[in-house]
Amino acid sequence: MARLAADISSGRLAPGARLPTEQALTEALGVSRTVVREAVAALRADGLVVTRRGSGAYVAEQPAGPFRIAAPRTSVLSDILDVMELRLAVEVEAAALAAERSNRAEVGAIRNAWRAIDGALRKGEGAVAEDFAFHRAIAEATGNSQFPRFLTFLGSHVIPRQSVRLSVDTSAERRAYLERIQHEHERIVAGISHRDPAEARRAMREHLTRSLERYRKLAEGEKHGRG
Amino acid sequence: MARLAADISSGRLAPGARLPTEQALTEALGVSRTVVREAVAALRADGLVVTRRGSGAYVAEQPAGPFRIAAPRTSVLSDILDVMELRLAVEVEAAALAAERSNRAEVGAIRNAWRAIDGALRKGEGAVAEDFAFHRAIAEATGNSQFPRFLTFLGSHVIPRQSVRLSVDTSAERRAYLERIQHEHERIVAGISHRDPAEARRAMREHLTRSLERYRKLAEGEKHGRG
DNA sequence: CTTGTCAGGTTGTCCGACAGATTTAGATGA
DNA sequence: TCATCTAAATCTGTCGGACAACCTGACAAG
Repeated sequence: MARLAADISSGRLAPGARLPTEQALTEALGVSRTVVREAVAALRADGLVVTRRGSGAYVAEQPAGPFRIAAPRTSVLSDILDVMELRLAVEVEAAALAAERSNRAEVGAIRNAWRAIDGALRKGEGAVAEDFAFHRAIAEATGNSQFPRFLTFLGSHVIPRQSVRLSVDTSAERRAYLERIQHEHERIVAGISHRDPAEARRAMREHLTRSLERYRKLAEGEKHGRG
Repeated sequence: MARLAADISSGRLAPGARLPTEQALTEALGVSRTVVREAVAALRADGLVVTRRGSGAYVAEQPAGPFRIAAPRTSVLSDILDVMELRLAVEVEAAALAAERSNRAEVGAIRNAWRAIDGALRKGEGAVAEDFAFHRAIAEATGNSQFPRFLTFLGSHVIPRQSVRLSVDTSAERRAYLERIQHEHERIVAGISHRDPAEARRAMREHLTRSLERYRKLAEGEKHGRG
């Protein structure tokens, strides 16, 4: 399967070209047809090949595999930072687009998400899920479905590690930190509801930049402290 | 396969939970084991489940599927615009990061890519590949590998349709358009090599915004003209 | 309580077979 | 000579059975 994928993405197998038949692959690779079928099934799932019953398997016209992010095992802190930078790029623009295009209902959804964070903080909870829902509401308000989709994708790779950061703080520090975050959120909401893209952009950028810097310091400490 | 994927992403099957055995699924769904195996293989390829030989199949701890973009059949013009907006968000930030962090070699690579476009234009070619290589060189110069990876992914979904835009112009218009593009590129290069993130950001934003606006007008014309 | 053994269950792979669909070559006719 | 139909040959999709490798839990022995 890896071999076929390499042949395709490298261009050795041109788009539209016909793959060897399953029987030919069986003989060439010395494995059973079951294994060959499973391999081309994986390629088809990634959109790299299309199969036509009775005819054969062909390289897709636009061989565009999905976008993946390295598995957790290779996700050292520096990789997380890279993903967070990508997230910053997307969210900063999303805030500006939301300020330009959001309708009343979408602004209301953002406000509700903000209040949900407030409620969680009052109960002394971490509000990780609420925080993500807030950012997601902004992405929804862009009117561009790719933004919330991509943000959800990135979130599933970054969110699980946010708890690490929180655990190092004491309870008092943690509370102060969360309240400052909420204040940053407030400024973003103001920028969007005032239809001020530049302000929304600035506020979101500062918010995420601070988050990124905190994480970067943590990464430095980790590097010097343990490894 | 769709049913299992829905059960997982909706949370009905909690992370770490064990899937029904292949035999159980064959009986429940009324299909052979071959089909069941192909379905769970697709899920495993997407990272939603992990299988352990002799034990069973389990929902992944962090069920994070890959990021896909709708297949070409649903890619009407408005979808392309959505993807282009996402690309704008990423590239604008990439230009700024490149201005901050790029080393001499990376700036040289960007310059070479720019000259390659120039050469293609002089030969009267379209320079689509060279244009993409230029943007990719900037993404590389961020030092964040996620940027070029994501840009390549987006490019494979957007690039194939750029030729549509060019084909509507006459030869003279086309030449003037390409030279204006190249002038915009020049400004981006200047911003990056002068280590001016704000200017690089502005230049890239204007460059891509214009491209987006052109495409948007085309979409409007398409909508009113044909359908 | 720990360790070794064993039986049952589960996934990974192999094999053979057939149905559905496509392609190709040959036959047929004008 | 060319077009058209037909039948055979391929090829993928699915089915069923089988065995190996492996894991799990129970049970007996120490």
